[in-house]
Amino acid sequence: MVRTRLAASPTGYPHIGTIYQALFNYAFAKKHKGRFILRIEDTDRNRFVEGSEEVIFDSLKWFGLTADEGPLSGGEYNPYRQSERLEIYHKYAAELLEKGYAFYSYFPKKDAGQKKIYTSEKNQKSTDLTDQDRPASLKEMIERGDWVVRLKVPKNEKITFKDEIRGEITFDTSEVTEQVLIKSDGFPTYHLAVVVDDQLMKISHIVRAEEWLSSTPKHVLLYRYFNWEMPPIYHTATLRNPDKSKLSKRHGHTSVLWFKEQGFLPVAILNFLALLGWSHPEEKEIFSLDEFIKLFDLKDIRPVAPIFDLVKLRWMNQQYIQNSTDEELEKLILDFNPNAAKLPEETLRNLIPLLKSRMETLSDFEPLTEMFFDKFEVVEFDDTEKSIIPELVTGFRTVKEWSHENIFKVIKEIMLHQKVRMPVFYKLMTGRTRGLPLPEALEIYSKEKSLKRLEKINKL
RNA sequence: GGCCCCAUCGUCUAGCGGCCUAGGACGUCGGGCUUUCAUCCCGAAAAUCACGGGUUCGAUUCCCGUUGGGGUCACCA
Repeated sequence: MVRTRLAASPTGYPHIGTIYQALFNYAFAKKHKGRFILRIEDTDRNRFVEGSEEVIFDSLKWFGLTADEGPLSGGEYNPYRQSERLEIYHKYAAELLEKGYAFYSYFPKKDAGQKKIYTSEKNQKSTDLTDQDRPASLKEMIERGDWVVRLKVPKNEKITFKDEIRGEITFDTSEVTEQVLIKSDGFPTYHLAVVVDDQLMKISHIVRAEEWLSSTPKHVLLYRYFNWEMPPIYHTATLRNPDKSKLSKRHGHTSVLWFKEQGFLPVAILNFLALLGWSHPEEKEIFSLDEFIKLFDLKDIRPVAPIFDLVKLRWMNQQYIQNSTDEELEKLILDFNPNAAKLPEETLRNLIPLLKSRMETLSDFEPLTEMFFDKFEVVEFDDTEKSIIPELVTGFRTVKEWSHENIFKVIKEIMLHQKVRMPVFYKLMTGRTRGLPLPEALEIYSKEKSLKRLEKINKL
């Protein structure tokens, strides 16, 4: 049975890269009628952000990538929150300790520095500082507060493992640090927790981001020490900023929240993400999640780190908006923009077809419909523009049936003999020079309001 | 800096030894449609397949090196 997992840490709003991982894991599990597991990796109490767990659940739900097992739905391998599995890690740490695959290490908290800067040729390596006064048990270690459990690393050995996307990769053990496995507060580090949980939760395929590649030897060692078999492992390329650095807040938008607030559709984002490192066999650009699940295979993922191109995402989002039914788009707009509900139902409904091909994101609704909220940009009109107003007023007054065809007739007539173009009318009526098709918009806007508008600007 | 990974148009990519004088998509530019803006349709420019060696009858495709980019080297994940 295929069982994949998403390891998410509750440190804030989910990163779009987390969704990228979720997509591959989800799709592969679904393709093989397997299960997709969500595990909350909350072993760092310093970085924990209140409420972010809920936001992870909500985000996955928003994308339609809900987990079959996880803290929310539970499952056979409860609990799915690492902070609730401490005894389990202690048990396995004790086993390592006992077998001599791990050791207590004195390491005062003040020395647990931040990331070092490696500019010199000196290759820093953490070592056991002292052998004296080792704690007798994990319990005692935690009480003392200045000791940790570290991984024992063999000397002068090559560790080779197979990354299913890149092939065999070899590290020398001199490159592998004696990683802390249990912190002084008794919490495990990622390295211990992930190996233990993947094993216990019977994860069949590990799909994770490339930044884990360098620490995989540690995990290989743990699998060996426990005498477990490591599942096939896939390291997907990391998403990048336009400057090619790892996708980060500093250079781009990473938060799922941002994409939501911008009015991107989850289906469009997923479609876009799917095309990063993978391609449709028929080179199709637009396809559904179901189609992706059917065609996707982990072995087809490419190792190249792609740049996250917002421009293409916008295009894709536009395509999805355009392909929505009127009802769907109406609901999307209503959900996205509470103001939309202030419009008469009929007005909104009539507006939808006009909006469809003009919206890239849902946030485009507002600028496109300003006039319907009686918001006009303050503009000045020149003499030719002003001179048209009276003619337009009389023209509009004569229109019996207020339809866009008739409205256009009036406009066209003036256009012909005054030698003006459409943008002039556009500017007069809306204050802008571009937007929805004018006659259609005015038809929805109503004759009364149109005349009122003209009256008003005539006084300017 | 050590180690590891990666390398086809600006970007996402197809290509898995001959079909490639390299295909598609976004973007860009030009044109058509037209009632502004879009949508839609057509067309163009855009990659000496990073560079240099091999292997081969034949390399974008295989191997090695160089260069460039990225990741990693925390009691963070």
